[in-house]
Amino acid sequence: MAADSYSISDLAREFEVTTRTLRFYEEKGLLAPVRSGNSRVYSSTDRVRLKLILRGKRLGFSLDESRDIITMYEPTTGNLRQLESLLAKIQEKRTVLEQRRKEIDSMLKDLRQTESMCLEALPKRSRKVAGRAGS
Amino acid sequence: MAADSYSISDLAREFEVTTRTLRFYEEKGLLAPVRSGNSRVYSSTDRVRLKLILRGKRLGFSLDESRDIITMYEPTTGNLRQLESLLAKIQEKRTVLEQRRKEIDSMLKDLRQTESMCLEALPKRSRKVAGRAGS
DNA sequence: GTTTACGTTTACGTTAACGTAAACTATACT
DNA sequence: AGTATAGTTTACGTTAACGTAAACGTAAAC
Repeated sequence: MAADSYSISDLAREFEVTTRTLRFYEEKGLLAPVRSGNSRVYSSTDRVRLKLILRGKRLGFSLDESRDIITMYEPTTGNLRQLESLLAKIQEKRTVLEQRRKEIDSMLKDLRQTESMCLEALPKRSRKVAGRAGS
Repeated sequence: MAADSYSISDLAREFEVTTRTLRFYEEKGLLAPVRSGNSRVYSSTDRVRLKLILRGKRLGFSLDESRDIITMYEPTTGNLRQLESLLAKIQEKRTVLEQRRKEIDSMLKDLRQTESMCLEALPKRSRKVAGRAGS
């Protein structure tokens, strides 16, 4: 097992957020670090949760949505009805994510199109300078 | 050519936003409908722009970012230096988008994993009810 | 001719997601 | 002892992206 214990500024540094942000996430019920005296002590589980929160943010999910998604990943002690409801939620999120993936793809397509228009407009001589960095 | 002309409430209805939103986007320089007397008249170009704005939103881009992206798509009258700067911006956005696509994929992977854990936990009898809607 | 539907501007209100500052505590060097 | 470093709580401030309400114009419908 790894170090498994981080201070608030450890995580803040690593993920480039402020300590205020971490306390805010806790306030919102997204993180729940243990206390050592007065200070917060984050476990590696907390670290993972933070990672998921930030990933969610980048993908345009609200903190509330991220919390929902994260609780999906957690050990479900639930009964059958809860399991089925969880499965339904998963399907729902999956649909959303797959839709967004498509939108990203068409956005990329648009960008590539504009890009090639640009390249056509460029005098041949300049191409090796300005041209494709892609793959 | 299509109808090519929409009222503010036409677009509001079609895209399920309020008229306030459309006026707000205009205020922010994202849309620029023509006026007929006092009223706004949106062209099909405006409609496309709106579509792009909303897509950007779903993908977690701010309105400012969306405006930047949209102007990338537009006919570049620019000179060589402008073209090269545009190409650079495109590359940048492409990188971001490709990164997000990866993140979506790993999110989907996580969801699938949780899903199969759920399915394992379900008594066999229930599976045909709760099971896969996928594909 | 007035009600209904649709449009306008102006302006203050609201929510999410933090930023920022003040005032305080607890170790940890020097 | 003094001061730097890292932590805490409390609370008001800020920005983006609209919501909401007031007060008004205009044109068709009854």
